[in-house]
Amino acid sequence: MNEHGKQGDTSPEALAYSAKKYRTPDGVPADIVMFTLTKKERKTVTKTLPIRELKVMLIRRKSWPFAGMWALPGGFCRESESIYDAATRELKEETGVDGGHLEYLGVYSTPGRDPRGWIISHAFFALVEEWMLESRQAADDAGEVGLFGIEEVLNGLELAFDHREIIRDAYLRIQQQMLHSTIARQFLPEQFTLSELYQVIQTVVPEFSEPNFIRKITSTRSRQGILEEVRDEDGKPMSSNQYSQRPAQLYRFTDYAPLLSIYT
Amino acid sequence: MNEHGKQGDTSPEALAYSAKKYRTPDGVPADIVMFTLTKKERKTVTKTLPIRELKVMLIRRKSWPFAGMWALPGGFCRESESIYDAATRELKEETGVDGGHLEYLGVYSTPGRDPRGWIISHAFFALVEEWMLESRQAADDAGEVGLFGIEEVLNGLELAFDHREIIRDAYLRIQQQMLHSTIARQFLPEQFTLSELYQVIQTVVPEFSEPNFIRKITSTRSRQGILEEVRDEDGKPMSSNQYSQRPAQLYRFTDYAPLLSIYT
DNA sequence: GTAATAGTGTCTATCAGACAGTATTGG
DNA sequence: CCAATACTGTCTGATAGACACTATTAC
Repeated sequence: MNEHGKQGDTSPEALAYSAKKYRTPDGVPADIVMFTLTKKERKTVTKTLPIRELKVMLIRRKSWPFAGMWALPGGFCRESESIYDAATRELKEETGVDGGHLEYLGVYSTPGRDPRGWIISHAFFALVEEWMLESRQAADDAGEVGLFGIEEVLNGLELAFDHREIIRDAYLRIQQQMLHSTIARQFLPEQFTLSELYQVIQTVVPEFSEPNFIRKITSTRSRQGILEEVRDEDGKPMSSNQYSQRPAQLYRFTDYAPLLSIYT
Repeated sequence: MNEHGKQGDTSPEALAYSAKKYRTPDGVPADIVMFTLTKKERKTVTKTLPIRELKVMLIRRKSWPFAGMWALPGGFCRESESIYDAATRELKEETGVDGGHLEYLGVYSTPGRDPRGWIISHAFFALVEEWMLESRQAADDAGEVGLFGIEEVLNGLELAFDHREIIRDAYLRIQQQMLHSTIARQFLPEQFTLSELYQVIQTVVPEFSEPNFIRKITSTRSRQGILEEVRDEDGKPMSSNQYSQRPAQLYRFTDYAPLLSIYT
């Protein structure tokens, strides 16, 4: 690839063309809002659901600008990769794991958002499991990587660049996705009880309240498709009493994605 | 602003920093998929709804690369503006009008997508009224600006760059938005009949079929909020017989936006 | 009157939502 | 037996969906 990146096009027009006539951006990073749902056992007499909390992983910046402040993990995109590739690579570098849900959020390009120059940032959000972040935390110096509750990040913590705005947008998006799609599966084992599912939804979307959740999810025909009961090889329903005295039916997500409409 | 765009930061770190250590993109344009809904009167004995069709505005490229081929209107982003600003400016330049719905679609950054070099394109889609495009069509040479039916664009027309992919994504997004939000209002006058609304939805989302549309939209409590009957100053319901023999009740959108969920 | 579009009546099966009641287990 | 969680029964009013029927107007 030549200096102007014209990739071997040797037509007269290509050779005459210069992309350098105009000021060009100084860099195009991908930043990732990594969400995880922590689980903490409660110390009670009887079995009970763990306390879940939505957390965001941040790293402490080592260098100028905003040295010492908390920021989203991210890195610059290279010419040989797409922005999505860069985000995938970054996610792998931070967690040591490929996979998990990675989704594009948007572009942040307000002039002056980065003192290093004209830096156009592309935000993603990822849903990862808690253990995926532990190796990263062990590898780094203590205090360089942190998991913070979403409320703390949005209300208290001082963040580098416009990362508070990015995290706010990511939070709104994950809440919307939690209700519009089946990303709840990213925060659950393959088989789960309806109480667990309900708790996961409520942890991400605190406003979500559905008395009779079990009744609706199992009775309404239009919603029956997204979940199915887990059965053993004899066709007997399988249940778990991991979190309750009485065993609860196990469910799993199907591949069905319902169409939502405000008109029907 | 200095050569490195560091905006007056004179700290030692800022002065030592150089953004030019790495290869940087050659340009960051905003491209806009401009949708419009054309209306064509049908020549029938009695009054009837016009034929509506979803169209996309394209311009013929004048210069290398892809000279002579159809492409999305767009332009390069400047350092002094955000990507959204650039799209707003471009929309204004193309239609002569501010306003209309303009929404971010996504980023297109596959290596090699643009023979001019490392060009990262940001796609938007806009919903404009047909008359907004007429001034642009008149100003240009004939044949330089065209309105094409969405099916023709996606299946037949040869397009510059990866613009077919962008338009396909924009089509999927506008279909989703049509069902999830009230963007149908962008394609309708302030007051409209339910038949018109139904026709607009069906034009954008051909799969949408709802026998009993009128019954549901007016009877279901959960959907009553998004529309309201238009009444005159005496409180009498207003109707229109523009498109039918028997007058039909007029409605308008409210500001209410229902929350959709696959779980409730 | 006829044709064309806009609604309404009516019926049945299903669903929403509330709340009381029963089931299963560990301690 | 008690406490805790997981359901199920039951009731009322609302909704979905189908289809026949009436209403209003131009010609």
